[in-house]
Amino acid sequence: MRLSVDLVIFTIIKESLNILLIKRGGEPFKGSHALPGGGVHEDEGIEAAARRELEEETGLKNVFLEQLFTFGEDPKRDPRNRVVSIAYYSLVSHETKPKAGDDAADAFWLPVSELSKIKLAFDHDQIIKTALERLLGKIVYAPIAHELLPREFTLTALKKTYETILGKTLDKGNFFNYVKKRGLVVSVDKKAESEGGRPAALYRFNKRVKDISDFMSHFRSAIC
Amino acid sequence: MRLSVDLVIFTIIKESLNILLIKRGGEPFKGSHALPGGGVHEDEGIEAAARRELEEETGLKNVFLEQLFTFGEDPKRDPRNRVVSIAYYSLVSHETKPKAGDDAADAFWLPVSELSKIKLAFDHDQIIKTALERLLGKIVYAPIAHELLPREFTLTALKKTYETILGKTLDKGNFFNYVKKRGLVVSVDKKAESEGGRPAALYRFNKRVKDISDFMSHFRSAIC
DNA sequence: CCAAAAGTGTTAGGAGTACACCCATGT
DNA sequence: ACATGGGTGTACTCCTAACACTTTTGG
Repeated sequence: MRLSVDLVIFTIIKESLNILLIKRGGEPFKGSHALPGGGVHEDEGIEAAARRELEEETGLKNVFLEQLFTFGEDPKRDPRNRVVSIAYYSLVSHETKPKAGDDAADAFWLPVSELSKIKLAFDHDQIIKTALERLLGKIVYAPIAHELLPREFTLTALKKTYETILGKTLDKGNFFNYVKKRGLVVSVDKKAESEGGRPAALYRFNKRVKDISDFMSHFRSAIC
Repeated sequence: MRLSVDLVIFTIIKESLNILLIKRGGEPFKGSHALPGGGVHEDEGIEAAARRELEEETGLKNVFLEQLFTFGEDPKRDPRNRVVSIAYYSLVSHETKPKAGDDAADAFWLPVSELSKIKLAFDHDQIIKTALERLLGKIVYAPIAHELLPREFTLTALKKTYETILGKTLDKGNFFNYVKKRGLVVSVDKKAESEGGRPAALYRFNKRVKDISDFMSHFRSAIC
């Protein structure tokens, strides 16, 4: 019985949602596309293993990483022997270039819209599907979209991030009002460079919100 | 490295939320209270292992069971050797008596309000805390409360279930309207026995809702 | 008839939605 | 001056929340 971690690393590139994939350098599935990941070392925590793999692949520390699901239903999902895989998903800002890890021949970003064109190793298509569902479900009530952006961003960039993930357009006025009234962002009194119009104000995420889960009260009003 | 499953089994007894605990029959933590669970067999899926343990403990099949979280951060959480535990939670109707499993000396229901009075083996207090958070978070947008009730129930019983889990009282009229308008229940044209007043109509859960996740659209309106 | 619990109706306030309008900058 | 994207304000609708009121049973 082996225990491994697999990573679904999301980022936004040119207004589209991307996932980090590798080309497998070893058997099985050599040459196939797959999620980055690897075995959990003895005397290593499972999240620690995920963070280690994440850093190997992207060089990033201290980014958003959350346990997704543990896959181990079919004892034969890995042809070699029984492998139970703990999947994590991560949200990163698109600044760092991916590096190929130990057993990966290559690492690259792929838009989720193009996932259907390729075949993935193991049950990694299922893992990605689960990650997308989680991301889509979580973004509507938890303030995590900013994790995909640089530390300072424009409200339009934040709006486009939501639109990309939700797959629908949002109203500008309502979105701006929402995000300000909830205090999710704080202005940094700087302007972005103009892109053909009035330059946008830059904002930073309001860290207070992360700790206090005051969105929960709003969230609960759904039924109660 | 060993892989095990732990179960947090909830039920409602006399308007209070209960968890199934066992008294450990073997070392380590012999005699301590703990969650039911056990090792995953070779050539067995992890959810299959959880369902096997659940049936050993309660005799129940085909009940609500959902993967909760995988705990394996601290390599020394089990003093014997490295154990990674996949926690599941289950919602059952209080009809079956718990049976003691293989390595359990005793099995019994304990109200969550009394959990603070006892000390649990391993990191099972952490697992229960996670399960309570999930249950509380999920009940407000997913139709799962009925899993804790018999197949036919009164609207007041359903309301009390929500109140028990949420820890606050709900408005009768608004709750009844909500649950009917959403089509979460269907009347079965029977009456419950009177308890000092007008007898209540019996309802059954509307299975259609379970499959179609139309509550999702309502859910998303939170931000979009 | 009265108490107790079931069940319905009414109304005020607030959140979500659509959309019109003004602002600042580059060309 | 005008095109382009940034940003604000307003009116309408629908849901939620609070609560009063009616109905059906047992004693």
